[in-house]
Amino acid sequence: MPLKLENRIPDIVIGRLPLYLRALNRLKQEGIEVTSSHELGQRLGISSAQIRKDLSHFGGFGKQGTGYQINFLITKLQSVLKINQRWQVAVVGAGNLGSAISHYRGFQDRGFEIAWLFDADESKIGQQVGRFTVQAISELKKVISENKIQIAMVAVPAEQAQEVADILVDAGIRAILNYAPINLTVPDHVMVQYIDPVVHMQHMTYYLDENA
Amino acid sequence: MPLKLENRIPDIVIGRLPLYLRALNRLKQEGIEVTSSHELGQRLGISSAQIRKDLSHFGGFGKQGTGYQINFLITKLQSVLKINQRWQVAVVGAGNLGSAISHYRGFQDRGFEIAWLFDADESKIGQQVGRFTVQAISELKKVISENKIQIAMVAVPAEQAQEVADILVDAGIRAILNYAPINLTVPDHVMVQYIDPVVHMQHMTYYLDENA
DNA sequence: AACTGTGAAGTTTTTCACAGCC
DNA sequence: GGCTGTGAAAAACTTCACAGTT
Repeated sequence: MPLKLENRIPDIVIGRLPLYLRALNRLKQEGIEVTSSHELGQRLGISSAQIRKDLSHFGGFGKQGTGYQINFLITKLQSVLKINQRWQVAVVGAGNLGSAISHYRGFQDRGFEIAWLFDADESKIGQQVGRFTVQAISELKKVISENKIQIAMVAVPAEQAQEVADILVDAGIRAILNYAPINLTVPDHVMVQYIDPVVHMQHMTYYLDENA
Repeated sequence: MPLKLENRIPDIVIGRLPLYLRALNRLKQEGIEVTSSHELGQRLGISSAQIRKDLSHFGGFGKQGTGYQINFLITKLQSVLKINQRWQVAVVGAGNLGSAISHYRGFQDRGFEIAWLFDADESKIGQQVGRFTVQAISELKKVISENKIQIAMVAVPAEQAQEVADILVDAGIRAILNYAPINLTVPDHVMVQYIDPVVHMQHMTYYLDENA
């Protein structure tokens, strides 16, 4: 997924930046204006050295003796992650999950706007789901290319997910957040990230005691 | 989260097992009975060497010259991950997200049963959400300890998430899947895994072109 | 006095490559 | 011939520790 062509900064570092950003926004909400790698690390369960090293990839955001100006660091990280703009996102799948995604308020202020909701199911097309009118998947390619959409979420059953991904790729999508519990096959120029709660649950059960 | 006291097998390995399992079940569904580290790796975008090394931690599951018997490997991995039993799970938060979780069918056949749905909101208590009657959070401790529940999902707004986590910890929960976009502070003996779609999205935008 | 940024050291993770078995 | 399991090598990642700045 790193799309690595002369990839200077490790992908694992990039993956942590959104976590830093989330914690920083939290600190800001609490009225705190300056923080340190140590404080941030405590909150995140990450060593302070790692935070300093990660941030150092992008230039000196901190001040020796003082720490990091929270507002400044937030702005810088947003810029690095290119979320100093609002990305429009298409959602495919208007079932329970797609509906929950459409209703979720948490995308707005973190760089994303859910802008379209598609479904393959005839009976759902034209229906209102939250603030969206469900559109036919046959419209997808046109909508996505006309609006230069680069990001989509897949919220259809596993059986249809690959087919939907193929359509998205064909339409020119560059990044997919896949909620279906299945690995997608896509060309190299397309990124996929996965959300599968069961994977996290199964990871944790390894460490639990089987109950009597 | 590894809970590391004489932790022989790396947590990163454990984290991949659910992915292997998911892919194996897929292969099985396709009617395939035997696979190889190479085939599995192709599907997952992981090297065959890594898969062999990961699996070797648990004993010789494969046959030289042949590969891995899918049914056998599935059984073994289920056993390693302790999902050869059904874990009962409590969900806290009966909003859009909690409702979507409650309706999701995908937990059943992968080791988990959503068994209770709680909410703090007076007006929601007693309401029917899917097959659940929403219960008051004041009942939580009793229900969880009486039923020896070890796993919970947090699906409340960020502002309430830490408070809910504290209640869960107090009730004896050992593993939390947190959907709220906030880092939880819990004692060492409690694991937390996070689901925050925005984190994945922000990870991907780093690699996208800002659009004109 | 407090904290950053960073080379160097240390640790973990991945890949290589091949002996051994089917 | 095909494939696993595994030491050894390589690469990646994290932590240490401290010089340098405020």
